Amino acid sequence: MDRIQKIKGFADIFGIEASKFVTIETAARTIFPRYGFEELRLPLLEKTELFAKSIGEETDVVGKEMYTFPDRKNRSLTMRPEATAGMCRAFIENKMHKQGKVSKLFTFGPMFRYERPQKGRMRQFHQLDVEIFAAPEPAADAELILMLTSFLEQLGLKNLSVELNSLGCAKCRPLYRKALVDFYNSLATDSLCADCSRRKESNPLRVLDCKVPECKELVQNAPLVTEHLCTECQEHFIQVQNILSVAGLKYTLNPRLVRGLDYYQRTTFEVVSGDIGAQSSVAGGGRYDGLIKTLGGGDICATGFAIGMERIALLMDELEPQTPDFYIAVVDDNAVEPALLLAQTLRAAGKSGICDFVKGSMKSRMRAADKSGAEYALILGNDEIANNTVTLKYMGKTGDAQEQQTVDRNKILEFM
RNA sequence: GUGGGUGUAGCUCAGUUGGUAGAGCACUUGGUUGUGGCCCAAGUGGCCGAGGGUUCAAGUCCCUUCACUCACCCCA
Repeated sequence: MDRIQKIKGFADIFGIEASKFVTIETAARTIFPRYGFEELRLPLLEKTELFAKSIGEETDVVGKEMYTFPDRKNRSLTMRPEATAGMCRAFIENKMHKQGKVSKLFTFGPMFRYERPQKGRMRQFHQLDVEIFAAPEPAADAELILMLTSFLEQLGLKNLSVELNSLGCAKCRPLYRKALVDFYNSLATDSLCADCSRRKESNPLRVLDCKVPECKELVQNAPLVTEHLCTECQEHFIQVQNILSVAGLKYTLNPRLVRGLDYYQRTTFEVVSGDIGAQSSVAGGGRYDGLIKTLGGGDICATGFAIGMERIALLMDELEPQTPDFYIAVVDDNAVEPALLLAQTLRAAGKSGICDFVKGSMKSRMRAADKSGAEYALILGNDEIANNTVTLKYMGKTGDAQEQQTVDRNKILEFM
């Protein structure tokens, strides 16, 4: 009989990997609130149009990567491919906007994209997502970047680089876009790679990012966004940079940094690692001032970022596994029950430990105690049952100091 | 969606010109009375990813398929 196996690109996360996720989530819940962020828990399923409207019909994510299917009443639903759209929807729907007040929210959990899996890229993957609503100031962008880098640092990640760019606004971006398309059209036909000639109209910014050497070469002379920003955008961008510099953050300006989702405007940034393979982007985000309005909310601006949890897990040091305080070795049949009760009282007192469910030979039980990594082995057999005692042995590596004593079972805690 | 690589014991991998499977680690049990780690011994454990073909004979050769993996693409 064929065994049922998990579907491609979906993972069971357990052991060390699971504890890394817990560490990341705990750090988020500790650090983000220090900046005034509150946690928001979002549904995994949304109406398809939410993503179509926000991310953009023409993007790869919406065009070919979404898990979309009809429900029983034939409504089109989609497993969220990212969190920002849902955050905006929730923000609008729950009327979270308060006049003149900034809202800071974060969430985390699984996202779904139908892509070919590879290192750092799963079909179900996990993101930490952070958004600030109603703060147009460059300081909001800067604070986000500072919080992000400090968060990653506190998780022990090293050798990361921050790349920064501005994509302009609804006013100046179309002009830049046109300048780019004009530039591509001025090139000899077929000089760009197949992918690029396909996307030079649909997503001209992406061409700047192409890895094909010939394209890279040609694109050297392409017009840069930063040269086409309107004065407002330029001013905004400069202020973001100023704050980051004052804060002492090292970053690289990358005028070719492009975001794949349509809603980004002005500030965009990415945190990149050279140590995790081709999917090197660990976190990314930026400003998306028009999105709330597109989704039927007020004229409220927004900025945010997302962190790829699997990707930072790849960069985290292995965590020391937790070892128990005790292991109760049961040496005679009638000791099983007392052993379980003893374990319960120890746990009630805050100790952690494992207890045999059946009796075994002394040797095998001591081996098990050793393997468990427990600090103490508690031996329970006929002798101990008769005298209401327990034998307590320290399992440390101090070879010859055979620390062992038989003590009153009710007073065991005094010896541990 | 396109390429490349890999599927043999729980894990990491050997397997020679085709002759019905091996190592290390792990696991279990021992090395006399109720004491772990080190050492020694024995033992458990494999439809050699699946299906078909060639052959007296296939882990090994051929075809198909599935899975995993890396990269393109895309993105966090």
